[in-house]
Amino acid sequence: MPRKPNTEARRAEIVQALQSVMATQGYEKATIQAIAKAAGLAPGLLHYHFKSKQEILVSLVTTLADFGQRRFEQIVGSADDPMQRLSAYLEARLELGEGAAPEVVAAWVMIGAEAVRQAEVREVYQRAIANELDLLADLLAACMQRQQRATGSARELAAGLLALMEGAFLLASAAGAVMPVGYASQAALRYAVLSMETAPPG
Amino acid sequence: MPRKPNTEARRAEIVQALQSVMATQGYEKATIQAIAKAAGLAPGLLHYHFKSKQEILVSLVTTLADFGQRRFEQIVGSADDPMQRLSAYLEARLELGEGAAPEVVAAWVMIGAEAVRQAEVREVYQRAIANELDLLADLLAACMQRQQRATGSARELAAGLLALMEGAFLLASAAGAVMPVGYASQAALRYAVLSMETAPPG
Amino acid sequence: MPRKPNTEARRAEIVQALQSVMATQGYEKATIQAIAKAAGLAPGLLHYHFKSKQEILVSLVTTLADFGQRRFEQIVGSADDPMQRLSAYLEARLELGEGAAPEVVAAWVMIGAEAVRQAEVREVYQRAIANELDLLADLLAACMQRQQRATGSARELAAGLLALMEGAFLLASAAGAVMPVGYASQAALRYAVLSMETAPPG
Amino acid sequence: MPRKPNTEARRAEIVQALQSVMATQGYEKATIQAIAKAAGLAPGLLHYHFKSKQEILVSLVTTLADFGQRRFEQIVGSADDPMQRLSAYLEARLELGEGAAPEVVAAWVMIGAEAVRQAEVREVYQRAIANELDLLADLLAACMQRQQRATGSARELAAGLLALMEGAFLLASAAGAVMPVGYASQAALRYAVLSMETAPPG
DNA sequence: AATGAATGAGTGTTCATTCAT
DNA sequence: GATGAATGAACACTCATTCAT
Repeated sequence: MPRKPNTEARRAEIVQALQSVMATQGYEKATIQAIAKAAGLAPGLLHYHFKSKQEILVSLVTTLADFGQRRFEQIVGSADDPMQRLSAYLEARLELGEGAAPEVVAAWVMIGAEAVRQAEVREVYQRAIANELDLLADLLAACMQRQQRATGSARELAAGLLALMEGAFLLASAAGAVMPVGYASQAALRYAVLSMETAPPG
Repeated sequence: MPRKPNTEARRAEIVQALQSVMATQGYEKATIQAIAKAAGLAPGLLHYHFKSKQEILVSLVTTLADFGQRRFEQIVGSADDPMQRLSAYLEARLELGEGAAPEVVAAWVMIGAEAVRQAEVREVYQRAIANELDLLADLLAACMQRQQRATGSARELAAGLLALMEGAFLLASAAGAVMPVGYASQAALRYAVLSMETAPPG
Repeated sequence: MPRKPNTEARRAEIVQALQSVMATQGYEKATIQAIAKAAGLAPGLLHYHFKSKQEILVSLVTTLADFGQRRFEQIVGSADDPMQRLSAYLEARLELGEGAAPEVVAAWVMIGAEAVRQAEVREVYQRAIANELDLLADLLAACMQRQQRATGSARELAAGLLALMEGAFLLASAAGAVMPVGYASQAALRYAVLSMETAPPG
Repeated sequence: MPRKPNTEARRAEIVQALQSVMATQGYEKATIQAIAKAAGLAPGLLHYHFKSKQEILVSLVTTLADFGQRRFEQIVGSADDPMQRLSAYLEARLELGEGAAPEVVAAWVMIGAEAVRQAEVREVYQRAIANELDLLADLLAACMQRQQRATGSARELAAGLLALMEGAFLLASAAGAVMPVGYASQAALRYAVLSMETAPPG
């Protein structure tokens, strides 16, 4: 009587454990032993389900990216007015960075640092960033169109918005104590609204 | 006849070498051997001049922070008009993130990630961030005062500006290939100018 | 209704798979997983049919030795004249070493190396070698008797012949590229014929 | 005051220790720990002097090959008559296989097995074999020339002689107990002498 | 000040073996 | 009989740190 495969569930547990450990220890110090312990599994099992530690990391990046995508759709899909959609998204996203899900945020920051030095990680990270950029640009373009403005600068505005968000995540994780409380979502919204207002009519 | 004490020079060389290696390898992979090689020194010498590897890192953080401070003063000190000062600073700072000094930028990003997990690094990193925040707030306040506006929101505006800058550094290092060219300095200036314009008269 | 006991068939499949993997990977790198994959079986099944990995190896050694024995009888049994029998055997055996069955030959070479360090393997390996030595000695003795020579040196001549053959197998597997083509069977036959001619009349 | 390099001496010690351990344990079971223990060194030191375990092995192969070369020249260089040279060489070489230097012989056999599966080892092993083949062919050709025979078959004869020798090494290591005593050098000499006698006049 | 060999704990990874199903 | 997940001890290799010179 064969044992039924549970690989997918185990993989998810392991990826989750990596996120958890990475948030406080970084990738290098997130040892296989530490991940296994966090997941309540035997160390050897991690290499049964993943070929390498890097594969766990890549899996985490795509998981978080997918999670972001779904979250985007959830938040934004519930509203009609483009401006409401933008505002809802920025608030939801940046409240995360300021306390609601610090583990996810810190893990994401660590992933950014790993992307600098691991080509394979960089690849999936860049895909996620490019995707987020597209989503933001669409969101902004919709607002601008409603305001009867040219949408040509939407992508560049979106880039600034994304930088502001990612920077807020980094600072929340690494220097949260010295930053003003709740500045980020307001700054993002302000940047978006005012920037769009300066776009020429289209 | 005493030997010439060249400790300070050696320390600077070593710190510089750490920055160089860290930019591409990260902190953990910046091994003592690799740093020594980059500095053209014998490995054993590093522990003669520094108690530990972490001490080199802390030294690098303060060096970069001081460098940023001096650069701030240089750039900004040469102008009279507050708005010109602000504009000059943002451009100088963000052009760095987009190609001019990628090594410094990448090393700084890595330091941010290390600050998340090493308390001692976090301490000096936060000090540097707090300092930059103060400088930016002062710069903005001066502009706002000239515009006869209330300066009460200067610090919060500065926080958003700092987040945008740090985010731009991170994205330049980790996902430069997928970001629009030259978006950052424009976004920062736009954010600063427009934000200040919405501040109430004071 | 009892299940069909297919243990013997399964064991043979597994032993065959070990031979196949061992030929290119050696014994240590012939992992249970790799053997299972080569056999198209689940890894756990191997330890159902064999107590340990070494038991599979021992089984392979005896299988190959038996195979050699049967092959000997087949080849040699079909001829009448002792000299023809000898010649047929050497050709058949050494053509193997030079391309016809490189997998079997390489596996046999690996087994020789394992025999050096595993007592249990050495035991069965030595039995196989001793047996081959006996067979060869008989073959030579028959030739010598026909030539009316003393057969006292048959065993020693056989030992040289066996060494030549085993050496040819080793060199075919490890350095086939640098050896002359088809030298082995000729060398063996030459050695045998000429050696016997120098034996004193008996 | 700098410490003076002792790398070459240490490397030789380590290579020697690998030979020693490999003779009884094989390459895979010759763990870094075991080699270090045999050399009386700390395990970490082995990777200070060698990049990898395989590099130690490659170093051993070339060391043994060089040793064989020098030994060849020593043995053979001391005699004038080609036949005496050949005879001296075969005796010296094969006595080794039968007791005088079992460690070297067993290590060499293990190396042959590793050459089957490691391309880099195979390369240096083949070079050593090719070299030995050349030397033997030269030795045989000199004898044949003295006997006023055609030397065209010298290389093929040498190949058989080499196979006989390598086979004798293998059997001495893996099945010494069942082989006749002292058969090898006689068989080799007999093979060489008789084979040459059948070569056509040249 | 400077060198580079030496140490040993720790890393990711492999793997024979076991076992619940 | 058969499956494939699970275990844990081993492995090669890395590395900050120490130290004799």
